[in-house]
Amino acid sequence: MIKYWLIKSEPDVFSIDDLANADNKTTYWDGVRNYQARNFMRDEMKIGDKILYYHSNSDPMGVAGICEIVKEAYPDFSAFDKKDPHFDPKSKKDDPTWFMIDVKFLEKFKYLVTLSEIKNNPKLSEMKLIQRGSRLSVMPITKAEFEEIAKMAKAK
DNA sequence: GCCAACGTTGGC
DNA sequence: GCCAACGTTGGC
Repeated sequence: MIKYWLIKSEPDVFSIDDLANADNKTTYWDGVRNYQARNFMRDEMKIGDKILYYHSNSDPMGVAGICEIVKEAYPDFSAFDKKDPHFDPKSKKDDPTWFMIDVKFLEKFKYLVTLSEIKNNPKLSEMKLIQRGSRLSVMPITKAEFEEIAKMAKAK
């Protein structure tokens, strides 16, 4: 059974359009440097899982579309590169600290589902996204939440 | 640009 | 092992 996730990206850095325009509409999701998010990627994210693509730190903020996992966790090589902003000297090639997955573009929503719309929908009140101080950049969501947001993207 | 919330670091 | 200081995230 597939799982459902939400990942955050700053569209100034990498937007859903960037993903749609990438080779094969696919990219590696590098640079995650949070243990909880790392554990989700390394231990739970499987090929075929669906992901809501959330634009953070932007105007407007919200869920911009859908992608899916096409490659399961493998070492995040950006941690090994001294010149990379995500370099982490503690992560060793023979014992990596950080992992990444590959995601492939599936769909850009016609209407972005904004953060305030999510907050105003009682069906979505349990989402980690809107819980106080939540800074997780990779988080699990339920199938019902996934489908509700997909529905909101069409209903506007 | 501000700042609250949170995770990490490092001195002790 | 505690906890203050610091850096980062990310909404406003």
